[in-house]
Amino acid sequence: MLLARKTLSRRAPRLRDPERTRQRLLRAASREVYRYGFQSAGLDAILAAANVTKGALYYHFESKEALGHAVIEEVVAKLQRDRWLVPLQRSKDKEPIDALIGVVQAIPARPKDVKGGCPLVNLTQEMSQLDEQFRKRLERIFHAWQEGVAAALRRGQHQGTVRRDLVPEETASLLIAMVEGYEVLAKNAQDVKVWNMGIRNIVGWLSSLRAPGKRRRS
Amino acid sequence: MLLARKTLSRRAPRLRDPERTRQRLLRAASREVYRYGFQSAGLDAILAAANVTKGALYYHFESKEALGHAVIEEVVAKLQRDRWLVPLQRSKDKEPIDALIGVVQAIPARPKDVKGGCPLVNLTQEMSQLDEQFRKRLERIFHAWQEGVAAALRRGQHQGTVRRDLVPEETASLLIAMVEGYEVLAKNAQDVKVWNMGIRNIVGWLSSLRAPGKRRRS
DNA sequence: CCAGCAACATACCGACCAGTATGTACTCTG
DNA sequence: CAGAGTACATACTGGTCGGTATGTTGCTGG
Repeated sequence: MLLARKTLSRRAPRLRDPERTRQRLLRAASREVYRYGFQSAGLDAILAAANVTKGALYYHFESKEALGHAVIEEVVAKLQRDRWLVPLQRSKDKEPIDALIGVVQAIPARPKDVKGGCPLVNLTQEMSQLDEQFRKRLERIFHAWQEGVAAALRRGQHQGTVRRDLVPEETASLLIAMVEGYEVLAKNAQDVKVWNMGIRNIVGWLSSLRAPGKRRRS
Repeated sequence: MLLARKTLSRRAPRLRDPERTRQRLLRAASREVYRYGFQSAGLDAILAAANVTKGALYYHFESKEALGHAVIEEVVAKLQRDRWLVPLQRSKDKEPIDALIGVVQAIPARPKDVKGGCPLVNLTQEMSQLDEQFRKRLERIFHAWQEGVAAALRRGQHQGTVRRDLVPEETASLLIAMVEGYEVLAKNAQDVKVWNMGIRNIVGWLSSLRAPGKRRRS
């Protein structure tokens, strides 16, 4: 019955798989935190969702805070990279403004995403004032985000497709503020329509950043 | 010793003053909720800050939720009215764009305000998804806010000082999103400089809403 | 094949916390 | 000025939650 086990490296249903357990915990924790916030997230609920016991949790993480830190660094940060930095990196063939418009429009707009809001905003609102450890980790993500957008804008300025009168870092922060702001409005309304309206307005504003004159090639 | 008491209606140091007690509770509760969020706000902490006992609390409010609702309707809503609607109403002599710029610049920028963030955003992020009662109350405030700004923009369009190509409601929502978004960024940074930069950018954007042509009188 | 450590599992603890039961003192009305 | 109801005060409860102590089992190197 268990003869097929062997040591086939992958897919062998080992009963002990610490890395897998850790990932299950991170996954369950990020969901619970996303939904209820860090402070109100219950360890017991996380354990139940991950199908893991308390002993396993405290083997992998030394406290609830440590678990929260790992969620930020490994789940939230990755999410932000995948949605913004990677796409921006990959679309260096396109004009930066078009790339940014594409990225903004690609932000998930399913009801559950809109109703849950942006994980980054959720955690910032709850924790930045209360816990410096959380704040620093979140700030790194914001900074990378802003830097990524600013880099794209700078590239556009060099190639002449983006207005030269704007400061890339500040314009980047304004874009981020708009996105986060609309996430808040849409979360409050619990309505996808609000989010879609926000995207339209943001895209319109992004278009206004193009350098004047130079007609774009169709 | 207590002869001066009488029934002088006002300022008589009565030992029982239910309305005053209620206000003390609302005040203490709003501070505690502002700082820790609704769910993490402790009743005991609120009671201690208000110098009131639990019996008094449950005489005036039937539950923690009811207290939260009252905070939103009586404290947060009033704050928003005083900062946005009233100033916009009172400055009908000015051009709407100038009025809006004035209002935005008048938002408190003390360290404690920046570090605490916007009460409306705080509560929305925490509660809109979890409790429909909270959500509806917060939505009313957002709606009044947006309507107030939109009305100002419409007025500007009629008098010819605001661009006619923009939709007042949508532009209003974009302004609100920018303000809230920068509140989030500044709260994360815990830095007044971020907020001031945000205000500059928002003011710059507001200026771009002026109708072209017509030179403004100095 | 077995020793020993890694990777859990279970039971339990004290703190906290919203809410309540009940008692009491102030205040107003008649 | 008395009684009744308002406006509290105090003590207590049941439940939850993060954390821990301790036991147990799977796994791996020698």
